[in-house]
Amino acid sequence: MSVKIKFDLNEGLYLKDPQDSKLGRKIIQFSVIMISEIGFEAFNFKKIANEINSTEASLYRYFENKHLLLLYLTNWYWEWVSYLINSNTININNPRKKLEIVVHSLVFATAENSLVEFIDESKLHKIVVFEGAKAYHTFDINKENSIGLFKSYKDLTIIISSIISEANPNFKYPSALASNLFEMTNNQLYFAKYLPKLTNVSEENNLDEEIESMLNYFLEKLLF
Amino acid sequence: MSVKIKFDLNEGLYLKDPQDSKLGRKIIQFSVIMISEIGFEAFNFKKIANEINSTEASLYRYFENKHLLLLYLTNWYWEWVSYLINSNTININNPRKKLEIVVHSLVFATAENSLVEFIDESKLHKIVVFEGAKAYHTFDINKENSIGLFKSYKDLTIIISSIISEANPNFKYPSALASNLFEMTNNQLYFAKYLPKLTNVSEENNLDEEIESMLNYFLEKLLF
DNA sequence: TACAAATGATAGTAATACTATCGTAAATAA
DNA sequence: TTATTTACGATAGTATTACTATCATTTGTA
Repeated sequence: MSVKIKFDLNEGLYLKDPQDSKLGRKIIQFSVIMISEIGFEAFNFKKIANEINSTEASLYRYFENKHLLLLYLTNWYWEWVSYLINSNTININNPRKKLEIVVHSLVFATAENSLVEFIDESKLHKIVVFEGAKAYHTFDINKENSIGLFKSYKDLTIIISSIISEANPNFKYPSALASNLFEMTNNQLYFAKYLPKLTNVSEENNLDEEIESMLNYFLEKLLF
Repeated sequence: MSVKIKFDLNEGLYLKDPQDSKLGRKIIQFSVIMISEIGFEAFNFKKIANEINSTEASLYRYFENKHLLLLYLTNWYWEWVSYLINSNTININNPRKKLEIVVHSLVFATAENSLVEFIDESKLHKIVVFEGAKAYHTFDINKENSIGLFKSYKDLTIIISSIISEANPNFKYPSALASNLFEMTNNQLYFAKYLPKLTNVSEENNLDEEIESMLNYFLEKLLF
């Protein structure tokens, strides 16, 4: 038996829901693989169409452009992390412990069993670390925001910030800390890998675990 | 009398030093204006060439491509902030006060007298807030890093992290905090303006000052 | 079996990100 | 001042990108 979960992503992200068809799922699956391998700039609809024996025109029936495809994937990731946090904190009461789970979810972004068979979450995490900022640093930010294309990020921030407030109701900036925790995690993962002088963790010994304890150290100082 | 300062930016950033010629300085000046107005994606060499009555070919004699022009500007900004911090902390001994100056420099990024007449620092700051991440989230990161194109960011991180260590020698991650302080400042400025649900400061009352006190609050908790 | 919807095949277009060549203007050195 | 280098402008050209349009074919569904 397997439980299938489908995230309800904002309809403005796509022209036709890619989760609902074989081709759609293939687009998602291979765009995750391809973007994580060649990077977002080099990636385009022609390349992926060739890869999956489809055509550019068919892909444009699902996504208006490659920016929205990236934003779709990013939204999927935000939903995915929210799901991880929710399902792993459901029976936990201690807010300190909850925060550790938040950090763990942000750093590792994996589950025992993959949620959907067509998305490789660790490759998706790589994309978010590498290209994520591009998804919301866009000239159309106001228009896109007004139709709800960043809702999943806001929801994730709410989840994290309410745990922060639970841990320390007097902390003055829970939302800012929540979004910064997300951004800092990905930034420090990126820096450790590519610009190590900008951080204090090294790739030598288990990088992810080092970043995890660093984030917990920050939270400890900030909240307790 | 005016003191002219020229930043020594890495030679790999340009083909010909734009600070050394009239045309070069015009390229810098108007690219700052234009990118801050229409965004980096819509910006290209043809548009700016028209704007300054030059030609595409001439611009390509200064910069290999528009990515490197953005990286040049970003490096200039890193140097600029380093300069601000250094010149404003030079007679300060109290590390707590020094940190406040760091925060102030990051948030406001302005000086009484503009450093060079051809760069509008506040527009440049806008660019860094909006497009900065794109400058170092690039597929060629390793090659570019190996020839020193991010040196100014590393230098800035060193400056900030040594002040952090001065303030609290026991703090375990001074470099990570330094780079995060830079990133967080710009992110929170961006969020406050475009995705306000991701932060706790609002545009209503003096945004910059609110962010300044937020960052000081974070540092207070982390270091003291 | 029929019909609609989804996909594939193909073609085309405007814009982008350059590169190449050549002539002229401006700076500089003899 | 003149000669010579260097910088710049003018123009042309190319491969790629990011799409859009049209029509044929396949596939799923009633």
